[in-house]
Formats: sequence, C-alpha cells, structure tokens
Amino acid sequence: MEITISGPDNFNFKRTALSHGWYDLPPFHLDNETWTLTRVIDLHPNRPVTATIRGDRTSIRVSVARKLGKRASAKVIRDARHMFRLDDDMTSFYESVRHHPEFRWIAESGAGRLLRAPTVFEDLVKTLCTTNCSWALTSKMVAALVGALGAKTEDGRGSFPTPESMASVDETFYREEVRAGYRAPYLKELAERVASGTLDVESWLESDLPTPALNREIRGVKGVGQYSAENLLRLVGRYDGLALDSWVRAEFAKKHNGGRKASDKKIARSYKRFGEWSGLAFWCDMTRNWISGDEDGGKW
DNA sequence: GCGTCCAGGTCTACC
DNA sequence: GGTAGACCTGGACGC
Repeated sequence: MEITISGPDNFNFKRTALSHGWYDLPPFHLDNETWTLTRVIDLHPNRPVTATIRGDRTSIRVSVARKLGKRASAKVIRDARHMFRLDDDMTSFYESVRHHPEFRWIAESGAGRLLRAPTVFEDLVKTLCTTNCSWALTSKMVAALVGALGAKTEDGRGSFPTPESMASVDETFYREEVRAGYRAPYLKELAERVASGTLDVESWLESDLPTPALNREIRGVKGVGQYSAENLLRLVGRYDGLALDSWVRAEFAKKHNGGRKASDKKIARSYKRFGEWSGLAFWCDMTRNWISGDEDGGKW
C-alpha cells in the first residue's frame, strides 16, 4: 500500500534525505540512484514494516509491503512526518538567510530540514556512536545493534532496538558484539535509564526549558559532551549550537580559511549573525555541495 | 607485516 | 575553570 503525505512550502525531499549522515545508518538506507529512502518502521507490538519513501518538492510517498490497519497507518504517517520534519516551521530561518546572498540558496532550495529518527532515543544512541571514531566504525556499531537487537520485518531487516531490548543485554555485548569499546557502559546505562522511566528523552522534543538548561540536562547522559548535546539539540529543533566536530572543522578550514585550521571562536563569529539559527546556517553551508543545484531543482 | 596516527569526543584527575 | 592523559576500535599510511 502507498500513502502520500503533502509537504510544506519549500519542502525538498532530496535535501532532507541527504541532510546529514543518518541516511547511511540502519535502519535507514538511501539509494541515491533512484532517490529512495528505505526505513524500517516499528509497529510494536506488531511486526515492524519496511517502508520505501520517495518524494519531491511537494510531497513524500511511503510504500509498505503489507496492508496496514488504521492504527499502524497512523504510526507510519506520524513517523514519516517526524523524520522529514514536515511540521517544522522554517519561515523565520528562511527569512534570516535571505538577507545574505551567499546563504540565499538555502531558502530557494528548501534545505535545512535535518532527517531524524522517529525517536529521540535512537538519535541519542546514534550520536553516542559517532563520537571519537571513524564513520565506518559508527556504521558498524549501529548495524550490530540493529542486527542483533532489532525486531525483524518480513523481508529480514531489523528495526532500531527499543530501550528495553538494549537494557536487557549486558555490557559485554556492547564491547564484544557492537565493538563499542569504552562507549559500552554509556550505551548500557542510557538504555537502562530510559527503559526504567527515570530518564524521559522523548520529552526533550517539547521541553519548555531554555536551550542552555536543556543542553545541561542532555549532558547529564554519560558520554554526551558538547558536540553530542548540540547535535541532539539540532535534531529536537534547537539550532543555536554549532556541534563542532573534526569533520566540520576541517570542512570550514577548506571552504572559508584557505585550508588552514580556524579557531572555534572564528567559526562561531562567522555565523553569529543568524542568531538562534546559527547552527543550522553553519551546517547547511558545510553540506551545500552534497547535492548539486541541478538535482535540487533550485535556482541557485 | 608492523607501528603509528587519528577519526563526525568525553571523562576524570589534577592544578 | 582549564588542561593533560586515558579511553576502544579499525582503516589509512609510511616504512
């Protein structure tokens, strides 16, 4: 069955699917020849389903292999809207970038909606797996989690593990199977806190806390430092942090500093003019070339 | 084949 | 509050 969901003005399926590395981590998979994003959607307590998602500048089309009931369909629609940020209001961000000629392409191409997982828990676990290692290792860790602990679809894919399933295995599993190294106790502790209800990470989506206070709360999770907290804040819709890591620092050096390393203060100064949107303007600037203007259907 | 470096960092002890 | 050193893994690189 296929479900079509209308996108907001200025929506761009390709820019969202390829907005950052998540498209490459299971249970996401992007075929960028056909521009099809595959995603396993959890329908707990029922079996998860593989969704293939295509889209354009106006909508996304979600296909699933089996016929779904009302409740399951609603869950698929909710997750798709959430992952593609279809309900995010980008008006003020686009107004802000339009004042700067070299950033105008962002509004014209509909960039800035960052792909995210259906749950904050998944985004947080994945963020922990990106720290202090190569992307290849991140990919390996996430694939091991999904392969070993995810519920299986009819076609043999795995969903992202629930906090309960991650809490049910011991630290040795994270060291020896996931190859998470020193991150093993962090993953175990996070899963236990979420599964037991002592930490509600999903509440961060709607939190009334000012961003600095929410940042402090997120950093209360073992293994989450400045980069990880700011990365997660972007995924819950707060964009004032730059989430500086070695990749973006190198990218900024290449693009704007003649290949020389720039101080973090200098990077921050370059995007300060965007205020609460500075982290998003920065990220879009760093990833502009991930998609060409032609493919975007953009005018820039 | 082996050693070293470092990648989409964070924690802790110490000053 | 600032900083050095330790922490896991695995691919890239030089020799």
